[in-house]
Amino acid sequence: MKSDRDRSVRLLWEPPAEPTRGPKAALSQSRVVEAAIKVADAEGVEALTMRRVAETLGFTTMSLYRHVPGKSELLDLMVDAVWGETEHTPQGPWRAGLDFFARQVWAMYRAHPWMLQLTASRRMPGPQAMTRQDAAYAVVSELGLASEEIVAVVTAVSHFVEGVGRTMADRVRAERESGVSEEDWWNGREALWEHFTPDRLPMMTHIWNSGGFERMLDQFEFGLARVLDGLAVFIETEERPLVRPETCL
Amino acid sequence: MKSDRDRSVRLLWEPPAEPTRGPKAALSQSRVVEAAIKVADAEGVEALTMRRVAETLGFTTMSLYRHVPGKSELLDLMVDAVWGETEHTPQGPWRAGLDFFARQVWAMYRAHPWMLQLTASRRMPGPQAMTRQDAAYAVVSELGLASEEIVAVVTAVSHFVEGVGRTMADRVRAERESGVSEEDWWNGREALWEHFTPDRLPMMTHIWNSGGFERMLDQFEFGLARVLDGLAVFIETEERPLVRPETCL
DNA sequence: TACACCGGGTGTACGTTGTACACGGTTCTA
DNA sequence: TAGAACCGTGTACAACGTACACCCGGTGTA
Repeated sequence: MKSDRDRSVRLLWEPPAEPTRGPKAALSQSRVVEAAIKVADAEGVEALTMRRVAETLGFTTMSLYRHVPGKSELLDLMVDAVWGETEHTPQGPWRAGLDFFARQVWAMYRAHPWMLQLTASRRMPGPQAMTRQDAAYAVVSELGLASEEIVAVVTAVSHFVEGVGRTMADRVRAERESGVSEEDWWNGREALWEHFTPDRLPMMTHIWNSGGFERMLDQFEFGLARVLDGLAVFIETEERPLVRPETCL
Repeated sequence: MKSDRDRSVRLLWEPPAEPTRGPKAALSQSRVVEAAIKVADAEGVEALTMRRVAETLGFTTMSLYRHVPGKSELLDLMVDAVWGETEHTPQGPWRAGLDFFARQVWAMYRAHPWMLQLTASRRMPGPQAMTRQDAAYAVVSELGLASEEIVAVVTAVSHFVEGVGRTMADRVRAERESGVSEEDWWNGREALWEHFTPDRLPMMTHIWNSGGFERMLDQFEFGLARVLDGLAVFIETEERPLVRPETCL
């Protein structure tokens, strides 16, 4: 599960040269990665076992290790492969560009919710992920911002999308695990609702009674619009205060 | 690892009655939970083993199961215990209140980065978490918003904080695992930097060369200010469009 | 007081995970 | 043609969560 990091760099950034000797490989790195992504999509990252991947490919478990150094590196490869699946280059003025960027990432998270469970460790950044990041920076590069501001603006959008993505991914995952839809599941928790009394949770019960949880707004659309509005305020301001980290953890 | 959900509800919301018979317990549920939190804080959630928790308490592994139904429920208990650690009640007008709320959650994530790896599944909400959520709703309740808007506003802030939190948690975790500081680690990746060429990643290299990555802004402060600005725009607008989910998920 | 029984702590054992290692067969190079 | 490189396989091991059977201390009831 540990991964030698220099090996990981080579793995991601330098496509392996085909060996000249030995028998022709029936398997390949990309087939392993594809199969792993398919398993994760269909059954979740917790079902992503080396044995399971091998099974779907019709090979033994250990055969995978001829094409991938270990599970950790396989995850790196999966992540970067997914980053490369959609168009990288947002166009247009900054707001449209960031909007496009956010929607691309959002669509990616919807297609592969497990991405949000994996990026959780210091994964080696791959070329696809970096190219997308670069394109996002390019979108706000014409505004005359300082370069640390460019980074901050893009990062703010990313953080928001990551946040909504996580909530969404949790729901998807829970629905698959339990086989029950979000609504049905919560409806089945009478034992829980008994404790939602107006004296303990006044606002919660009020919102519930006035139907605020049933007619929920689209959290992605709502939040993204607010974030972009906030960035617009910042960008249009003449005197921009530079917020430097003091106790940045 | 599976958890019976009704049992979980009782576990979290109904403090267990002390048994009248049998020997006095040398261990207790709260001691187990405390010990588990300490382990997770110090060694990360991946080191959080039933065996490890038992070891720090000086008991056998199986003794834990007398006080906690299983690991999954132990995680539920840990999460809610942490939510209860800090003050719940933000005060003041909406902006100050949401600011306070965000900072509280942020501080919590800094103290317990593993929280962001756990909330990832449909965890049973506990009383502490719900109380805090309720207080957050209360803060924006005086603005005359529709109840679904109240939810949306608070959720937008939560999503942002979750996003920054994740990035921060990843760094913390990586630093502990590798024993190397973020900066040193990246500096040691010469094999990686070789691939950051101006033709492949123009913006990235430009920002790098102009020092934009060295003088990074405080992502939490910057992002939070933008999000609150964006919410202010929304709140002060007369005609608020209600964004309903169309293809939610 | 006698005794049954409830419940806390222990020890063993099983299935599942990632993967190290040795092996046998295949294909190209010297 | 000998040998090296490489592919796929089979076995084996340590670490994980936890089911199960066990012992024994304390309390309520007879």
